[in-house]
Amino acid sequence: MGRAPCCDKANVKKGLWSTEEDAKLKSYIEQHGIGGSWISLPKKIGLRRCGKSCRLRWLNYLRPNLKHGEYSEEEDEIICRLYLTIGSRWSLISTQLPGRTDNDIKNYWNTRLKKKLLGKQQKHHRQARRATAPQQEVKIRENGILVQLPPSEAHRSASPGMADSHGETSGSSSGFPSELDEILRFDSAAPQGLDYLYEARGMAEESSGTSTPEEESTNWDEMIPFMYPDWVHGGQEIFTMQ
DNA sequence: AAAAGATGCAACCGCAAGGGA
DNA sequence: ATCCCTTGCGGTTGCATCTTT
Repeated sequence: MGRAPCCDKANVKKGLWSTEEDAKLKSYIEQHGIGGSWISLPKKIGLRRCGKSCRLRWLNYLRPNLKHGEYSEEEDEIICRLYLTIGSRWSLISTQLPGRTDNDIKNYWNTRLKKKLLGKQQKHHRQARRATAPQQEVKIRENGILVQLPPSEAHRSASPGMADSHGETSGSSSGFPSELDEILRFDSAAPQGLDYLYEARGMAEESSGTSTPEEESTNWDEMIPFMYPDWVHGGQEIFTMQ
């Protein structure tokens, strides 16, 4: 049998939304709220759209107070830090970026931020090679996660506290959802700023011997111990998800 | 100017979780 | 406990636009 479709595929329009459809959906929700269910909503307002599609359109585009412009450095940093901590849990990450949607952040990460990071890292990498970075002792655990021991103190002593690479201070974790509060608590000990991420990646490549800048298949999960050595103690992560 | 390739974003798809019957 | 329905999520795709040749 299989799963029943959520809507009548044959009579449902797909693709980009017209301004008329947007207007219908927006005005209805502004007047009545979502009301019953998303699935019944398109019928109520005479839209030939799937309920899921309406929901997505509202959440990602029509909802008030959404930002559509460029991302700030601070937003970049938040995304990077959370991605390296909790992975691709975009909805959770989006709770820390008011006005940004999970879809928006996901797209931004996949299409731009990743490249931006790698680009800066490559620049740093070239500088690092000239400066001969100190050797890091690296062990590999059975599960394949790279663990750096002992944690280097150099970065923290050079950039204590929450000051980021622009000399600003990142916001406190107060008011965050409890799960993120737990995560961001480690920020007080973690090296700050995107510069550290670029530097850490460079160091990791140095120690692993993979130095071809063109190799872009980055396993970000494996990078976490390099990015934030303090999150690993004696071969055990002090923070784990799930 | 036109074709080809690259990029960015909106939207779709399928699955899992949550909740009510 | 189980089923069914709805919602929410993350991965992926499609397509419009931009850039390069």
